Amino acid sequence: MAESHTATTDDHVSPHVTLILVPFRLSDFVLQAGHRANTPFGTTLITGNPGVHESLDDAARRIVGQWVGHEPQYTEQLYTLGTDRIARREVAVSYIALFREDARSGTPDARLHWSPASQLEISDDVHRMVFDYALVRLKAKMGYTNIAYHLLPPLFTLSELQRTYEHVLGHQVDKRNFRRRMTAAGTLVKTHQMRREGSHRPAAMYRFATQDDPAAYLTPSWAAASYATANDDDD
Amino acid sequence: MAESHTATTDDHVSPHVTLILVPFRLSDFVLQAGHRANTPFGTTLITGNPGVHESLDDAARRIVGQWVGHEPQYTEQLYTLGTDRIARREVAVSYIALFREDARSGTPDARLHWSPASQLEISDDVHRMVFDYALVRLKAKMGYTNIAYHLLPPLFTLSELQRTYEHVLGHQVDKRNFRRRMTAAGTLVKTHQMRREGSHRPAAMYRFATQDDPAAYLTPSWAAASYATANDDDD
DNA sequence: TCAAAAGTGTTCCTTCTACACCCATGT
DNA sequence: ACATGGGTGTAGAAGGAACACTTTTGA
Repeated sequence: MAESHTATTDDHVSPHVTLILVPFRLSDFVLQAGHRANTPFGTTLITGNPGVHESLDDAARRIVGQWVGHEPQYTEQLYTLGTDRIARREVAVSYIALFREDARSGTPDARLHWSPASQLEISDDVHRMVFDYALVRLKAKMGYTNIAYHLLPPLFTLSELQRTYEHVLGHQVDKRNFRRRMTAAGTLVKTHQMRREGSHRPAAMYRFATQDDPAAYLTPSWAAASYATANDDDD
Repeated sequence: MAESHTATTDDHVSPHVTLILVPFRLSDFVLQAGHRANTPFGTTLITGNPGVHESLDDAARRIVGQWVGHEPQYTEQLYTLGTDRIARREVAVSYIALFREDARSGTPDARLHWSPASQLEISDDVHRMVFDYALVRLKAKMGYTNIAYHLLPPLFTLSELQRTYEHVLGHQVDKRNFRRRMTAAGTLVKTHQMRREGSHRPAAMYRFATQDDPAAYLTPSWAAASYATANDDDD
């Protein structure tokens, strides 16, 4: 881990390809983003470089995993930029990485900080752009995919799921409509476990039926037809 | 142009960042893809390298523009890959590029060929992957954006628009529903010109009201709310 | 007058939205 | 008994899908 940390910082080296990573997790169903604080450049995102024979996706998982202490539940490439600052045929490939709060920790990097996503202020222009875009994409995907799966623990209540959506989307949703939509989608399975906590009726625990839900992807019905493995991202 | 052609080929140099470009156009309302034929590697896509202080998007437009003979109507970054073949911290950034058939030509590169998109067979694995993904993305975007704008001439009939959709989507759509949907979206403007050709009733010519239609983007209504500049790509 | 494409409405069904009360529990 | 969050149904609106005939022109 120590050896790769030296490869992970971008303070001194000037690599050809940099990865910029935006880790998200829920803490008490509030969305948090992982970042570095108090670097010479202020608050920055996590960066790193792929190894010589490592795919970009693998590198993204490895690097963010080292910082957080365990592998992410889910990663997705966002965008590749070649900015003014990153001239000379150097590019930055950005990734979103989702974590389950509950996951057993390895040894997280002490320099990693978590802040509520809505409050994170990033000084560097490129990093801020990447972060803003990551948040927009996460929100948008909440609407038409099961991406929330990757943020939640294996068992959860519908109220917890709803709170997650509300926090990420930034507004409230109707309880009955939300429950109907979620259960009707067929991707939730009601278990026989109950969560009893507090002086009120216990809640049924649910789990997700699948890891990701191809049917929940976009494509209006009139456009759909010959479909096979249409999606990676989609967006 | 000659000077940049040498920078455009990737046969001899081994750059740090390669762009892979997938040009599309309509020919008689059939979708065609641009490519190189009979290279040492068989049929391949167009590739090139960004200049030292050039953004990736600019480079994509410049390179594909040199091959086709004029600038594309529209480009969009697809995905960045670091494959086995592209090891050693080299990456390939792929772009889709849309052209209007009618556009006045500069001097297209003689090596560029156009083939019906449904029939193009690419030997190289990476190029084939990029092409397949480009086609999937183009189809998906037809469903929920105005991306067809960038393939059509400034004035067109509703039947032509429908033929375009049918060819790209690969299946037929209902004429009345299609027309209602398109006109109801408010993005089409009926002009006073008519196209009279053939022994039948003349067709009204339409144009697009805007270049791209943010309202036509995805995001289910229950998820929407605090929206600003939510889209670049999406999916 | 015929062939060929342009153009046009309605019904049904599904899906979304708005909205308010009872239930099971712990203290 | 009361406070707390869990859980449920319905009516109205909007949007999508299926479906067939009339219109205008050139030959």
